[in-house]
Amino acid sequence: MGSRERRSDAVANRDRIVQAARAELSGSDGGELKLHAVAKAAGVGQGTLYRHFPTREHLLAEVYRHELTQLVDAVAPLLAEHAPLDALTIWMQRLIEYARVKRGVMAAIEASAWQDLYADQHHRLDDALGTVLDHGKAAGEVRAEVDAADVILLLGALSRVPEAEWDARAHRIVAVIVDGLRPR
Amino acid sequence: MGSRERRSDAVANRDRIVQAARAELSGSDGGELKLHAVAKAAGVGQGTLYRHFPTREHLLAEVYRHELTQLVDAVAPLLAEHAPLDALTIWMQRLIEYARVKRGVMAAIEASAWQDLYADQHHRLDDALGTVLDHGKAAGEVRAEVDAADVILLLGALSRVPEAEWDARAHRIVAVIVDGLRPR
DNA sequence: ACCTGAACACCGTTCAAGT
DNA sequence: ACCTGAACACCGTTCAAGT
Repeated sequence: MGSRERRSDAVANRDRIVQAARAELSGSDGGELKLHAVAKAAGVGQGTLYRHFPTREHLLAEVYRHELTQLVDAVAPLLAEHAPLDALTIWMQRLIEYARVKRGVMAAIEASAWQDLYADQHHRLDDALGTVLDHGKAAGEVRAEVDAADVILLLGALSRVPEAEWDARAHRIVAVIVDGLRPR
Repeated sequence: MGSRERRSDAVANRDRIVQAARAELSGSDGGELKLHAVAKAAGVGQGTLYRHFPTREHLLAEVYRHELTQLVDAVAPLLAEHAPLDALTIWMQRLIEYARVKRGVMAAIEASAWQDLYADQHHRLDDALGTVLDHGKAAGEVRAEVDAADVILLLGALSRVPEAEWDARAHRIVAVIVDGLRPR
């Protein structure tokens, strides 16, 4: 609740951990995230890392919070200007662009789907996707049974697309998902 | 090549390792597979396990080889009696049945897709799925661009469906995939 | 209230010694 | 030719001691 007074060193440490993790993920190796290494790079003890981020997923989610927020916030404007399924298509293409550069964003999406991350903004991605789907259902463009979790699970396929095949495969996969959402 | 003379103790050990792994996977815990535990249960040294199965995936693939073979062999008869997309639907429903009981089969499928397992029967799953898709393309029921790897990646969503939601979610996901494969 | 870092636990992998 | 199992490496997690 009123987590008012956080000591400034704690805030600073948290920040440096996130920065270090971001740097580690952008590393040439291809997105490995070793927690020991992150703590060392951030200049904090492992206990401190663990205090701020109880699991690797919490850390990942924080690292990509900005990106996720942008994605989530993009939903409303898209829905205002496009038919639901078009909005979804455009949104997913934006997602692919993000994920091409920052592959970890997919891991963050998968993590955010199944855990109570984002204590402040509960399940915002879920809500955003749910909204698109609801609009689609109302317009008869989306089958009634599916929910946001279904879509997120299917999008998980993207996180297993090898880097080298990304351009060829990612768009095909999204196209299959979007078209599959239509009612028969 | 001519891997003719394999010592009988080696064969027996390999067999006991697979049996132990199978038992471990059927355990109540929910499909954990600790290699140390498998070696111990099989009564062999860890080195022996590693000699027979260089990676966890190789072991998984062997454990579910039977199931995978059955799935693969089911493709031809289905194609003979059904329209391609119907055949695919039925086949995937069979897959869901398998996976409900033996959840690890999905892991084996994912593993077999991206590695050179099954030294004897290279990529049989890939071929089988490819055949269905080719029939579908010829009949104009499947979009031309997709390949078996796309479908396998999408099916990967199933391995992340929580046990409790399996019945509700698995069929929806398969339906979305199959319908998404149709040309627009 | 928060931090540190040694220590623990776990698990995949290797390898010298055995048969 | 194959096996054993101690040993190593790696990494997530904990906790007593410190500020």
